[in-house]
Amino acid sequence: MNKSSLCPRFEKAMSLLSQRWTGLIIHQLLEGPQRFCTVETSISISGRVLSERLKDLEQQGIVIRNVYPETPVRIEYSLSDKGYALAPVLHEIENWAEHWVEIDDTGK
Amino acid sequence: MNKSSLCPRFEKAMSLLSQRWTGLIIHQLLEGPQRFCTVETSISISGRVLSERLKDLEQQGIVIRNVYPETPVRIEYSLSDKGYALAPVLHEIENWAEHWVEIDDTGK
DNA sequence: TCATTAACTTACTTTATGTAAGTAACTATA
DNA sequence: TATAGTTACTTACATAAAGTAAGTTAATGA
Repeated sequence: MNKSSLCPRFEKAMSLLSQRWTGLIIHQLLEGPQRFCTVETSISISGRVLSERLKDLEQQGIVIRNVYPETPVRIEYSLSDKGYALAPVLHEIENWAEHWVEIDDTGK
Repeated sequence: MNKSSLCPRFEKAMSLLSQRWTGLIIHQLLEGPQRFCTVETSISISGRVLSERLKDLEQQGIVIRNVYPETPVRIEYSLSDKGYALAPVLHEIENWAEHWVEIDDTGK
């Protein structure tokens, strides 16, 4: 009654990457470690969801959370090796977008 | 107040690909033209959403809808060039999944 | 006329996301 | 000592997206 041939690893990867914001968060962190508010404003995600996503991604070993007990406390999020390994995926998307995506002025 | 550097084409591509099911639908159609019910059962998506997605993808020139007036009518969905151009993206995801995704027995 | 089949729609429920205000922990300033 | 500022979150509530299941349409064969 369920799907036939789908590789469960691939399926899991897809369900991760097809969550809203996940790809953009990783793309953002590819530029280097960043704090919560930086990511929040650079991709205009809501704090509620960003918090949720970072927790997920940390739990899956894709994102690493570093705490610097300065004043006020500084927390930086960065990518693990597993996270950096997603760079080719993002680059292929960029590549496709360059070649095939048109921008319509009618807003989004 | 909005994001800074995000390329609008990339952003559009991401908002497409980070919709639930979109990636799996395209992955499925990479195997060749298929009818509605085939896609529906092979990725276990609800008909309501599949119908919605196929309409979207058709409108964006990624999917092509072909009608064969047989009995009962046969409708096949296939990928356009723009759609096939997404193959490298899906392959990179498969590649990443093979190397980095572990399957936990605790269900999904 | 009734049943069958595929491709959708529609109505309704559940889940995910957005918005905005609130909290915790710390420090600099009055 | 009290007040306000800073960052990283939470919480409560509203809206949007997705799931479920039943219904519709169109063509044909029994």
